[in-house]
Amino acid sequence: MKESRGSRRQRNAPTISDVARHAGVSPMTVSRVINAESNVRAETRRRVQEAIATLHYAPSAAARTLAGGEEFRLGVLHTNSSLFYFSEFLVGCLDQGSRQNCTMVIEKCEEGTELAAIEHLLRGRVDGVLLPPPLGDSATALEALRARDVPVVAVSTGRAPEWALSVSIDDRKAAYEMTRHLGALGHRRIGFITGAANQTASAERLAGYRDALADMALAADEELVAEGWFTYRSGLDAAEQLLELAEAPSAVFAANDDMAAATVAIAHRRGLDVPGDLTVVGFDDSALATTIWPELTTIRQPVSAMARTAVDLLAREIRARKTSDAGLDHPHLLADYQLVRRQSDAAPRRRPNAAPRRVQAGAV
Amino acid sequence: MKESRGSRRQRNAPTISDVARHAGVSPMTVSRVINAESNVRAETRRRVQEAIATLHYAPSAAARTLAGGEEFRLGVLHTNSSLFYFSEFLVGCLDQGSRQNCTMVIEKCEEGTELAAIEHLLRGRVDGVLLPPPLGDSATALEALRARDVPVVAVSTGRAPEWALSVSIDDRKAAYEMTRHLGALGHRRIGFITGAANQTASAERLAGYRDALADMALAADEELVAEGWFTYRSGLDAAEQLLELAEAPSAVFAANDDMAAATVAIAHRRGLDVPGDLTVVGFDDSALATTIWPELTTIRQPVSAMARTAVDLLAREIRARKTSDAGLDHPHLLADYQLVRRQSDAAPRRRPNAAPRRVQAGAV
DNA sequence: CTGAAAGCGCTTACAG
DNA sequence: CTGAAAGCGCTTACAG
Repeated sequence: MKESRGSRRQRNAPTISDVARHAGVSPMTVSRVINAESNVRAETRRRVQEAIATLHYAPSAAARTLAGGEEFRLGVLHTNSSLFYFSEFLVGCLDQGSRQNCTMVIEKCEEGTELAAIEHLLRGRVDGVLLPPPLGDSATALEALRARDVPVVAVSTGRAPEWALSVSIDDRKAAYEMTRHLGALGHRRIGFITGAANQTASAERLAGYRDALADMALAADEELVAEGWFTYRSGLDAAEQLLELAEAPSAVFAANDDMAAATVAIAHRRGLDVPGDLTVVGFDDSALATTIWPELTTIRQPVSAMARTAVDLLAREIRARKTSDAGLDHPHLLADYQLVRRQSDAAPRRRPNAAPRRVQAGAV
Repeated sequence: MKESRGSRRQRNAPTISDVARHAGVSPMTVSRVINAESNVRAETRRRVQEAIATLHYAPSAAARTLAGGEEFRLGVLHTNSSLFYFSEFLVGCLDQGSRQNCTMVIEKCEEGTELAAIEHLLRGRVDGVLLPPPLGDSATALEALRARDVPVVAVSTGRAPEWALSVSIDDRKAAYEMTRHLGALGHRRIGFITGAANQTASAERLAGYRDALADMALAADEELVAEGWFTYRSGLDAAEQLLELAEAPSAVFAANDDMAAATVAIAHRRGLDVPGDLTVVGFDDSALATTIWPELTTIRQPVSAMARTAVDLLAREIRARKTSDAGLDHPHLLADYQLVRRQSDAAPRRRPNAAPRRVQAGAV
């Protein structure tokens, strides 16, 4: 029943050698793949990653520390970000952190207490700091961190400071695509609900919407743009405002899913069918997008993958600084987004003129 | 600036060999002293301890785990649980896991693929398995795990199998309290939307609702109970059904927040104000509860704390089995829940008779 | 781009 | 009661 006699093997976990054997390479190569070192052939890397996946391999933190001795502490500063976003973000951080032997130190701050929170984090000796929204746009936080010369990654900001690291999607391009999608469906009056003014991603998304309108030669009335600040509450008011317009839009593009969900609620309150009478699309693909009905067509932002990348980037930067190498090659990373089509969009009921495009079977 | 040539030594900390040399014994003897083993002569022990003190020696945790080897792998099997629940659950698992040197292996299954998923997990050599809802109630999964003699913790089930470990809240008592709360507000006709029939927590919550109705001597018409299965979609239908009743309820208690949110949506669609015209309360306190408007009064289930406890429990069990100690003392833990009052409940518009109770300032 | 060797600091399993 | 040997799972430093 027990182990064979001599074996010291206590745990059942697969080791780096198991993976190596499985992939037909040396342990050293596996080590390189785990640590995301660049000098491994793509094909080899793929084989190793496959072996890792099928074996459910996870490196032993103990062995890594003992052997390499590299062990970072990364701070995550956050403040009332959407719970949807933040939990996905955290899962990514924790996951990558355990892979790279980074301990994550979570610190929450309120509006105005950023400085104290940063102070606390630094006293706890973190080697770098992650800034999920909206902190990546906070001048206060950014300044303070820069003054202390601490490596920083801003995640999901529209425009990251030059000196910091960042991981984002191309918000402008994504919003552009979504708006074009709406146009292709046959919509001529497309409303937009903006995000919070203090986040650079908001401006990017708005710009993308405007670019598309211009390219499609559609009306860009100012009244078609309603101000929101990313919360469900603000979406309620903004949607109300848009639907009360003399010439109401046939489609509303909200800068995030919370506000899109609010728009659906307002439409329902007014007896409008979505998407029959009104098309509503969001942005982020948060859990909310697939919880409500109809499920939201939206832009998928791969939050946890971005978080993983952010941790990786930060660890590299810290390492680079230690060896006083030059800085990183690509400090500003762009992650892939995706337009995911679900049940909340359709061609407008009465298409003005325009040739009929792909008309979708009405949902609900 | 760099290390001296040959040395791999990164830290400056004294090692067990330094102590041994200093005390004039072998490292093995030092190890014995550190671990308080009995078979060391008093005089030898004294010398070692002195060396430890003067060198400020502290054993390396990493080396000990590596050599001694307590490091578990815990599997998390999940299947379309609410994203809200699952991400909070995962955060708790990961956090506690890193504290206790447990690696979490996540495996997703679909309806019908439980067995294959378990097979895969075991091939991945996990030492124990966590079962978040609805898997803690899956006979298939439970049987398979039991047959393989793998330690299991079921989380958030209404009734865990005797042989397994479990962490839950008292669903029945919580539902009872919520229903009493509604009664205290002055509601006389209280509707209930059930959870999925295949989850034991659903029956518990329903039972709690009925207990309270009985204790308050309120009508327990069968028509007041509508069937849901925890999804927003099902909540939409159930709420519709309840509000179409000839004698509609003045309050609806949904067995989770998703369905409560759906009920709010239906109420709005019918021009009803919440909580002015209809009180709606939920269960779980998921992120959704504070996203929509009005924010939901609900039962807070401390999911991530429960996950932490579950990991801890499982680790103890695995350890106990290894040393073939007796099983754990308290294999079935009850976590504390909390009724959190927000904006979705109020006294009914026209209280039938009943003395007026604490009337709340109407929200929105 | 890939691998063989040595070693991180400790403990288990044996042998005296 | 004490010690010499081997090995935990990984990484660094070299070598090709």
